[in-house]
Amino acid sequence: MRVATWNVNSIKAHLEAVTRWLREAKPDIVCLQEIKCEEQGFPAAVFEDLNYNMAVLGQKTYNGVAILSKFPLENIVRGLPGGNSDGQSRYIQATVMDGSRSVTVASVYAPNGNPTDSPKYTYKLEWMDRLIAHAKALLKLEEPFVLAGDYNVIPTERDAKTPSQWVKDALFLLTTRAKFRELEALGLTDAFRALQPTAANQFTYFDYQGGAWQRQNGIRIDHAMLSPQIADRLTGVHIEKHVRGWEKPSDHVPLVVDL
DNA sequence: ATGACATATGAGATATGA
Repeated sequence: MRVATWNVNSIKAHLEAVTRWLREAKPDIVCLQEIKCEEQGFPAAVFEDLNYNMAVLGQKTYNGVAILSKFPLENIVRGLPGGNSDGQSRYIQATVMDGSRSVTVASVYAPNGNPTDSPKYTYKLEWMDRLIAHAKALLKLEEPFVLAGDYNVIPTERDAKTPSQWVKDALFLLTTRAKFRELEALGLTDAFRALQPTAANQFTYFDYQGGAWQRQNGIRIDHAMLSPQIADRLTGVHIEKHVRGWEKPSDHVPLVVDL
C-alpha cells in the first residue's frame, strides 16, 4: 500500500500539478493539507474521475485537509479530537480496509506558529499537545495507523540546508522539536528517518522566495508517523522532489511511504 | 531587514504562510 502526504498550498491553484502527480505516482492514499477551500468548493469530480474516494474538512481561505483513497473510507473523524472547535480545519482521519488489513490514516496540518512571541506560537504548542493526546488514545487500540502531514517541525539540524537560519523560528525552536520527540517517545516512527537515518539534504519544502529551490535551500517538515503495528511493514520511503520543478508548483513536495 | 514570493479575498490592501 502506497500512502502519500502533500501540502498543496491551495487545491484549486495547483490542481494541474496535483492531478499530474496522481497519474504519475498512482498512490493508493493521499493526505492533503492546505486545500484552502470549503468542502463544496473542493474539486471532487476531478478526483472521482481518477477513481479516488475522498474525505474533506475544508475552511474558507485558510488551512483545510483531505484524504484521497482508492479504498472506501470508513469511520471518518473530522477535526482533531479534544479541541474546543477552534474553527481551524487541520485534521481528518479515516479507516480503510486493504484486503483483510485495517489501517487508519490521518491528514495532519499543524500550525506554523510564527511569530514566536505571539499567541500563534502558544496555539501551535497547544495543538501539538492535543495531537499527542490523540496519538496516545490511538495507540491504546494497538492497531495500524499513519499520521501523515505537514507538522511544521524541523526535527533535527540535518533536516535543514541552513539550520542557522531557523534557530529562532517556530519550526525549529527546541520547545517545538521537543513536542515532535514526544510523539516519537510514545512509540511513533518517523518513516523517513527509520529508513534513512543519516540522510541529509532531503527536504519537503522549498520557499518561493530567495531562490530557495534553485539553491536547494529546503527543510524537511512533512512527516509520516507510524504506529508500532504498521512500522514493521515499512518497505520504502521517498520524497518526490522533482515535482517542485514543475510549472506552478506548491512550495511543498509529496512524501511517499510504502507499507 | 518585514523584504522577497505566493495565495485568497474582493476589487486595494491585508492576512497568512515557513
